[in-house]
Amino acid sequence: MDGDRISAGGGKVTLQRLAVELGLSTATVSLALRDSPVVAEETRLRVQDVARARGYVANRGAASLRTARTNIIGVGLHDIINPSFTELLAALEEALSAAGKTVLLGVGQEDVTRQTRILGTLAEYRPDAFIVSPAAGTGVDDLRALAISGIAVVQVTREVEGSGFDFAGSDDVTGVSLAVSHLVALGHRRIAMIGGFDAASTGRRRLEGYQAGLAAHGLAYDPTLWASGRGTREHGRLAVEALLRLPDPPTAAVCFNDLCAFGALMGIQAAGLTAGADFSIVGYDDIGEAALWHPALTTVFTRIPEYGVAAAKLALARIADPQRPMERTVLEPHLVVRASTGPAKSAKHRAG
Amino acid sequence: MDGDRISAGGGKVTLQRLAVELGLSTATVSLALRDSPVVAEETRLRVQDVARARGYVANRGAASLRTARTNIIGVGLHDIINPSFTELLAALEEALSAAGKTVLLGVGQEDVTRQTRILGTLAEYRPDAFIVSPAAGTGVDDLRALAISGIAVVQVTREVEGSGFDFAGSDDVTGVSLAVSHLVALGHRRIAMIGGFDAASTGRRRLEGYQAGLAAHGLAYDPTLWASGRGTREHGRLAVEALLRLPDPPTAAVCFNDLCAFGALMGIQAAGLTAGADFSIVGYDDIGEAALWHPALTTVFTRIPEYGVAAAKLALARIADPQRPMERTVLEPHLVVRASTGPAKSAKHRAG
DNA sequence: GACGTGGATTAAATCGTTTAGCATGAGGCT
DNA sequence: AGCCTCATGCTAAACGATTTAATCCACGTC
Repeated sequence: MDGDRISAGGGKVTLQRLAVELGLSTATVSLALRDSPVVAEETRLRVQDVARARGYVANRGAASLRTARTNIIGVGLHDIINPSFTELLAALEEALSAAGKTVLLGVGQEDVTRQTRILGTLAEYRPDAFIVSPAAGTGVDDLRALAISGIAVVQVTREVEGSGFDFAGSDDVTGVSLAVSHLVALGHRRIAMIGGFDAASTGRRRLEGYQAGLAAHGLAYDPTLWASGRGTREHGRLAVEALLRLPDPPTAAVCFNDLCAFGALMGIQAAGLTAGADFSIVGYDDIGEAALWHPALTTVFTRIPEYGVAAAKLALARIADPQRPMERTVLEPHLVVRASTGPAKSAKHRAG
Repeated sequence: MDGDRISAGGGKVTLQRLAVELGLSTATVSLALRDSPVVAEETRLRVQDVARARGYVANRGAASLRTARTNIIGVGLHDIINPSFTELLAALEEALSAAGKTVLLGVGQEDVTRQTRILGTLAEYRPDAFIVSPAAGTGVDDLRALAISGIAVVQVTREVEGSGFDFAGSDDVTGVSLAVSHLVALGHRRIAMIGGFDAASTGRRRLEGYQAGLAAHGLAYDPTLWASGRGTREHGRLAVEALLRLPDPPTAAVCFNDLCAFGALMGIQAAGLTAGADFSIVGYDDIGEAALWHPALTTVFTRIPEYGVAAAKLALARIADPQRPMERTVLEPHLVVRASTGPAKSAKHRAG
């Protein structure tokens, strides 16, 4: 009933097939489908109608072979359960998909070997760019290897110093020192830092911010108050418990990230103390969950969604012009005061 | 110093180039790289050495053109900020990448139109399979369109009834009725349901579980106690506040998911009540955050990581054999009792 | 009627791989 | 010597699109 022109027609529907059916060349069909001005209006409409009726779906793999452009962006993160990376991924996906790009996802799990394998696989799909938050310990050469076939590389959140690739992230030194200043203003003098490790740029910078914050108020840096480690709930909890057992325990802590801080809040509660009153905690990132904790977490908003979008923009710009000078987008973080911090109790104030 | 054989050599390194350099045909090189037994051991090693030295990276797009296999799996979710979907995505990614597949990600944002566009774009990359959690309101035809060019389709979490595609998820009817029974056992008689809507299979099933749970204990279903809506923190909070304002308020609620439940916990606290003592809340999914709330959330563990892996397996199986009979993997959920539920206060017990 | 003009279409090359089928040559066997 | 087999490698044809340069054709102009 619905015409013989739109018959079932067996196999896959390709440009070839459409061309034959329309009595045109593949060249014309290809141009018509992409709204080229050189093909006559009438022809264009006819082609597009038939393509739609036939359920034609372009094979972008084939097209990419010719055009050397895939519209794929390889995104390499080391963790996606951590909500801060989830929020980043969501921002990246949205910005890229709005620009007609599609995300090919690889998760490296904070392991350079695995990361190398995963990114190597992604590279086989010839993404137009990589957006990477490199695993701790990633070297300049690991990243260079990605760029070897002319793929743009953008770093996000973390960076490999001296790699020379674009970067979008937050000013971690300033961020953590804001946190420290807040605690000092509340009267705290023994302030710990929980989480962070040397192999990641974020670890180094946040430690630097911690030290800078202390120094700015004339406080000495005491290495026993730095509970180095990964940014997990587990580490946060264990670390705060260890700190509380010290002979001269701190009264407050800044954390490497919010996850750590949540763990610390749990540890404090488990020790029978009340966060905000007995011990102050500042998180880092301000993920969605932070506002919902009990007590709500005082933290530093690093503007993850914004720098996610910035990273996407950097990638698009570099794809458009591979020769452009290296660019760094570093956002200024904001302190968000909630209920997990409060005035220092009248603990004995040590000199220094 | 390191030999003239490994010279810089300009442009992209392709099979062609390797073949020329080696004095072999592309056929031999291709076979050698894939460890085909028809090429001599010695040749194979020589080829692989040179390939490595040259930094050869196969172009999988080109290969796929020939083999009609991309090793890409299109994953379409409607939300990735929601931790339950993040956990799902992580499980999918891990299982697929272990099987040599790569995830091409699309986020539909609970909007059928957008979902159609996104999945259409993914389809252009000719994934070997789609794993989809369809947006509410998705019809059988929307899904069929995906399968049209022979791409395997697997549904996860949610399903479009009657679509005939494989499915992996949790038994929602049983799950919610477990939650209801738990509350009944604690003495609750007026039990609300927060969240869920008719356009998603999960919404229908969980409502059904709620009703079945009530019926199993001879309790009547009261439509004013179903606060239909999306599974968000916002909805959970508003819903519980509305329920508390009812002339004859409930003493407990089961929720569509954990996010809803978190919102409800906030609402209860904001109303000056204590969850677990004054009002009981049961969540759904048991995402990581659930154990950390204050009070820790009683919830139903739907085994998301397990059915994520199951979905990946179904996809791989269907790729291997497109003719195999449709399969549904439906896991039995477990109740996880924590602190957000407790005995009903001696409120007036209504008959019925 | 020759010729230029310009709009519409097409032929053919190309991208980088895979694979069916064929070619070659060295032994082994009768 | 003649024939077969086996191991190895090669030729050439796909796969499905894009793009450049060429062709075709109708029309107006002088």
